[in-house]
Amino acid sequence: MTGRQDPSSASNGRREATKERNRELILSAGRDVFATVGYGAATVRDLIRASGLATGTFYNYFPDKESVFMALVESSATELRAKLAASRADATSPETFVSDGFLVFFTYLANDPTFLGLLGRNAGDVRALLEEPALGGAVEELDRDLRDAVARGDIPKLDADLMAAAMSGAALELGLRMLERDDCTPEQAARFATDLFLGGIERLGSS
Amino acid sequence: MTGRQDPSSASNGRREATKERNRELILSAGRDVFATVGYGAATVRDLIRASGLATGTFYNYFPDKESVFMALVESSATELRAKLAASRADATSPETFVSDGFLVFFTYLANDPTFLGLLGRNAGDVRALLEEPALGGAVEELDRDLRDAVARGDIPKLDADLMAAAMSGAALELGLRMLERDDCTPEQAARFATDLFLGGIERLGSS
DNA sequence: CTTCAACTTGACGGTTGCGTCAACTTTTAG
DNA sequence: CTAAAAGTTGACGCAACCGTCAAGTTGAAG
Repeated sequence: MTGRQDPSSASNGRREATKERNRELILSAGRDVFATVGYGAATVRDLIRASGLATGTFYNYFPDKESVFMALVESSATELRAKLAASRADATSPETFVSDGFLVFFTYLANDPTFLGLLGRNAGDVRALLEEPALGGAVEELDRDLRDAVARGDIPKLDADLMAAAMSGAALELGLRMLERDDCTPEQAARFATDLFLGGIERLGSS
Repeated sequence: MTGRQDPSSASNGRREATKERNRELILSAGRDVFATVGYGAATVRDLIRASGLATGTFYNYFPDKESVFMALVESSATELRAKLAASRADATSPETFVSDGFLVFFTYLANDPTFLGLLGRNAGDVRALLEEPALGGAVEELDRDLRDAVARGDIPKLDADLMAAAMSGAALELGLRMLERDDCTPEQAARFATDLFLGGIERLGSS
């Protein structure tokens, strides 16, 4: 015995390794396909072809294209939501609440551009599938936090629902523009959005 | 001769009448189908079924689903663009430039809610198909007008590209929210958006 | 090395979509 | 009324997708 080729590394599970690899192959294929063809027009066969696996193998991992799409959106979305929630919890003032939120958002997008591509290309399908606005629960959390801020008197009275809609819509579109331009850093985008909305909030308060 | 059943009314063209009717049947089917299933997932068969016509008839009017989609988007989009352009031409101040623009936009959407449904559901496909932002050339015209306004000194110096993105993104999302709520008139939505962006522009100028 | 469970593979039958076209119906014109 | 043109119809052949499953391959354990 001892003929083990690799006794050191805890290679307990060559099986598990392939499983992980295949799942990743499919998810990666999904990113490509959904971003280019769009979710609606994409077929399971497209995913299979792009992954390089066999038909049957695909179905060992996911039952349909929706599951792949959900896995992609949700993993990125929950990560993003966590970061946003953390940044808001740390906010010491209305200003930092807004500015840190945007900075986190745009930085995240810059680091995970595929996610924004997915989102921008398939916002309508995300909405239809999740029955929630484009960014998943993130918008609802924003809405809640805005209401709280108004209740605490941190920001003037305003329609939190509309404000959350405006912020998310603008943020998505600004993110897409940022990625299209090579001269726009997350910091710049965040600064722009922050000034825009802080100024807007101020004016909405005195109307 | 003179055996004509209806000599008075210029019924010159029973043919033309059906042509018009069929075309409208298909376009109407397109509005329904694209808004519910989404452009990508919609098939020509879906359009045919929803129109009530026969397969061959469809192809007498449109070569594929893309043509139907384009006809729908473009007709509404050009109408909207015309109204926006008119409102801007009449603007007497930066304030009315912004406020009238939004009012025209939201009023239009309230009168043609299907268009917004189409747009919201298929923004990604519109973008991919037109190779332009969600609202077609409207965003580019907005960008141009913003640059002009900055050049004239009507509004402070700002990144017109980002501002156009933010305005269009917010406007789309606000429009969708407005339609979902029964307590939000175009006037209210326009007032909100106006205050938001005028305040934002002001603050962006003094940064 | 052998054995077995776990996993992969792609061919297969069934379904749906595509665009066409020969046969039929409706409108117009004489 | 008749003839011809214009338009409609749906069945047809072809192509793609779907999810399954029997046969084959690979990894783990003894």
